[in-house]
Amino acid sequence: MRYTNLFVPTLKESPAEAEVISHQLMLRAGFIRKLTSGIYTYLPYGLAAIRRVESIVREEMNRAGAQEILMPMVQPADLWRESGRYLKYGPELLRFTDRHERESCLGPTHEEVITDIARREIHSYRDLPVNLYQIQTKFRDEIRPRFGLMRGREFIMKDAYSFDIDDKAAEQSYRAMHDAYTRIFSRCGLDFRCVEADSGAIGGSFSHEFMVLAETGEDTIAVCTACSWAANLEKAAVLPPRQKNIAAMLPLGEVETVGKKKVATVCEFLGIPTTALAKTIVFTADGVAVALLIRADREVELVKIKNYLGVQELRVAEEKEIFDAVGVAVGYLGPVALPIRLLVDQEITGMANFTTGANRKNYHLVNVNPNRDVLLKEVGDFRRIDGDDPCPSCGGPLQLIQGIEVGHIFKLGTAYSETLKAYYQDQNGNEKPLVMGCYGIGVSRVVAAAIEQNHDKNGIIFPVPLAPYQVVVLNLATDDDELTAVAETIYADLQAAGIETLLDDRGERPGVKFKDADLLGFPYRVTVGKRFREHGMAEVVRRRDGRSEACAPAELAGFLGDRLSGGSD
RNA sequence: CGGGGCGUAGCGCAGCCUGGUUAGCGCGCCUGCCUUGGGAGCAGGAGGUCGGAGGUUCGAAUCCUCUCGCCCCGACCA
Repeated sequence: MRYTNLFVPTLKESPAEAEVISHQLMLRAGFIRKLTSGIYTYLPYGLAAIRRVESIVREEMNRAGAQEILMPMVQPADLWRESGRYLKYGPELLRFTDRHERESCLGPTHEEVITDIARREIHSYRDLPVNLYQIQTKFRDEIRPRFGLMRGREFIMKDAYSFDIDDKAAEQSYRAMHDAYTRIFSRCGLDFRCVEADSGAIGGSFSHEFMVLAETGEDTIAVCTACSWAANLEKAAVLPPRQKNIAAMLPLGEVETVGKKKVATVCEFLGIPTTALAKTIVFTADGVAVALLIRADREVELVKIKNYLGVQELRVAEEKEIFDAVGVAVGYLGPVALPIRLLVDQEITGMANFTTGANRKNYHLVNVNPNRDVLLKEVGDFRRIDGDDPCPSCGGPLQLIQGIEVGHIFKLGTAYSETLKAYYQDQNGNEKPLVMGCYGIGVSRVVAAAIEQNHDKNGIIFPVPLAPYQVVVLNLATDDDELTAVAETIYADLQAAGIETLLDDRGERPGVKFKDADLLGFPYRVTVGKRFREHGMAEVVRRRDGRSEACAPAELAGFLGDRLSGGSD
């Protein structure tokens, strides 16, 4: 491709709306332009990068035995009603009616449609296993789109769905996808981790997320530095307390704590560490008030509580709701004689003589002891794991790092096949539900994540497999016939050698070309300018580290071919 | 939806508080000259319903009301 024919509107300055580096660079490098909030046009260069990711995804999905299909984006509401998700999915699902007043929605995901296909077309164990995937634009009416392609409302996703005869076979399919994903992200040149994850709204029995490590990641993951364990923070299991506080139980007492409502002020007032205080937090779980007792310095993990309770909606209750349910003002809540359901974080079982609210305004209880003063009926793991906690798998030290979720695989089981009645007949003629799995990759997000992970102050540093062009040839003397001929020959040679090359044949000054080359992130840059006339060698510079080498034009194709296939980039 | 902020040329911004001729600056764009190894220089030029509607006023980018859009912080997710 010639630069003069390429539509890449680059920007010197980054638009004010861009917060994170990948968004800034994608705007500056002419990848995308925004149409409206969370919705972007992919310009040629950005699309080319997306296509690179897509082709890696396709190759690996096909290699893993999956077959590509393409499902409709517009879907009938009735199908979503049938699965129960028309109501459950919430406002993220964009609903509308067509000219015949038929209710419809834009597909945020395709479990319903694929299960509909499956129930119509798969009838026998002989048809199984099947794994179907598509690469398609999804629409989710996100509450808050942000960071450009990182969290758009429209985004390109690869989603795959597997169908098996039983759990065991489904786990094999799951494993195959896990391996395919590992290959995909490795081939993209990304630094990533596969972590245990919450299966969330899609439902299902277990799942893993693939996280690209980057400081701007919206998720935090816990990684063991000693073994291979890693998990999303919201999922990471906390080990039960190692040792019990075996101090003799002191008599329960009530102390006046007028106006002391916050953990910090109560502890300061009573002269105790926050680890000796237990806070009582009230939640509204599908409209019902539920309390949690947890050590005061700990963070509550809402997802764990939500999963334990099996509710749809869980949020911290508002002050009025709390007062209505408990009859006590926030700040003096406690577990003793609490009139609502009480969950207890497991850590409490190891504590003795701790302080809590007294369920009476301006009073706290001291020397509260489990079982003597509070019956611990529902004990569980409800707190968020901490960087100081031991690895739940091996006990080793943990590290908390930020990640961008680029892939998520779920073992769905029979949740959808049963509600949508997708059955097959086994060898004995028995009707059984298909056992499903689903597997997503945020294709457009992968490009954003790759840039987050691969850039410097001058611009993008594309990993070779994702680069739209592996090499840019800069002709610095477009008005010089001799040098232009050299650049043209190099360009032709590289193309003939199968290397995707961009020839910068613009009449711009050298500085402009260098800056654009850096910004656009070509892995290798070949420069033909007046220095060429001095020694007859073209300059080859590697973007990642700026390493410069000289090479005779005739040898360039082989020279670059070696480096590009060497995998050192 | 709650909280915070911003809408002035393609992009980045100033002007607004304290209303007053023709609304400015940098970058980009067009023409010419010049220059050609890190976003050059000179000269000339195009480009604006100051987000929109209403109001106050002799007079509104500026003050008031409403409205739309966008960005950032919280609950969702690839």
